[in-house]
Amino acid sequence: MDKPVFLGEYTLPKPRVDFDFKLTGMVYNFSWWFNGNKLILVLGDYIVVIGESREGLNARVYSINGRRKDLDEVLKLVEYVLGLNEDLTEFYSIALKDPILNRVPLKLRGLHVRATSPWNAVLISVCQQNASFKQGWRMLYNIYKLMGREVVVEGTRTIIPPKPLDVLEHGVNALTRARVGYRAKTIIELAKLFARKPELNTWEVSVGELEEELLSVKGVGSYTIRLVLVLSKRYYEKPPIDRWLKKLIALAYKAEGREEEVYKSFWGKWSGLAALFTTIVLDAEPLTKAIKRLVEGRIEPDPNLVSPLTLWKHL
DNA sequence: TGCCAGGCGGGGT
DNA sequence: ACCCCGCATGGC
Repeated sequence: MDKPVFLGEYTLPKPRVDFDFKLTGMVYNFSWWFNGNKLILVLGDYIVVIGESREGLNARVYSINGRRKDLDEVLKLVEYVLGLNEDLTEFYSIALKDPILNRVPLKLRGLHVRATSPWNAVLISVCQQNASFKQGWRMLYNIYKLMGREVVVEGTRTIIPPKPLDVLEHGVNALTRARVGYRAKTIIELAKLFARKPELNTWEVSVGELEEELLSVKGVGSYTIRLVLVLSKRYYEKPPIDRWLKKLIALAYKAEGREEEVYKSFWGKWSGLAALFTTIVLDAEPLTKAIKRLVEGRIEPDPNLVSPLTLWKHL
């Protein structure tokens, strides 16, 4: 097991607006990256350990490959990943009028969905295809455990997620062991694409190019692409609407048959983020239960469930 | 036991 | 432009 090299400790700039470190750290996360206090980000060849004190957020930066360079750039990436500059004021003001997300400005204020790399977003999104929330995150858990690299930072065991070449080296058999089922072939093809075009795996890649390249892969469609854009580019104009959300929209907005149109006109440029928050407030429960929750007005997260906000405690 | 999920593609009409 | 089915796997 390699030991990352400590490079330095930095204070992060004050968030512009509402920012809740714990909510931001815990949402859709695993125990090896968030433990309730410390948040670990793996950014290329760097590992950043983020904590909160009275002075604000601090970041301790480690190098995986021993090199020391571009520290300012690493801190810029941290800012982007955490959404420290993301102003959700308008999102909250729409949410207050929304039949599903009206509790968000109060209950989940300051939660920013962490950005992840396009490649990692692809893994997440493909695992969500045609499976329940729990099954999808179990697949992802298996992939990281089987193909990621374990390292120890500050006494905490953490995981460096597999790169495209790691997945190709492990091959389709390891993916089958990760129980991803028929998604294995798609993941292999995506790994080949990202290995061939590493420029796709940056946050500078354009939305249009990412869309076009991903669409060329068999097994990747509109839902997967849109979710990737939300999770990697903070691009919310095109909401990832799956069967689950479609039903909820039809019900909440009386919009059967024109779900996407109605949703977009309500949420505008925040559509994609609203889609993701819907999974958070309803704890990503299977459709029948989610509908019941909505009808009964139970639209706040339940801390007792295995859910987007509590995943890190259970997996 | 079947059936069906935060999809997708192929083949039918 | 639709409609319908199969596809790995796991949960009920």
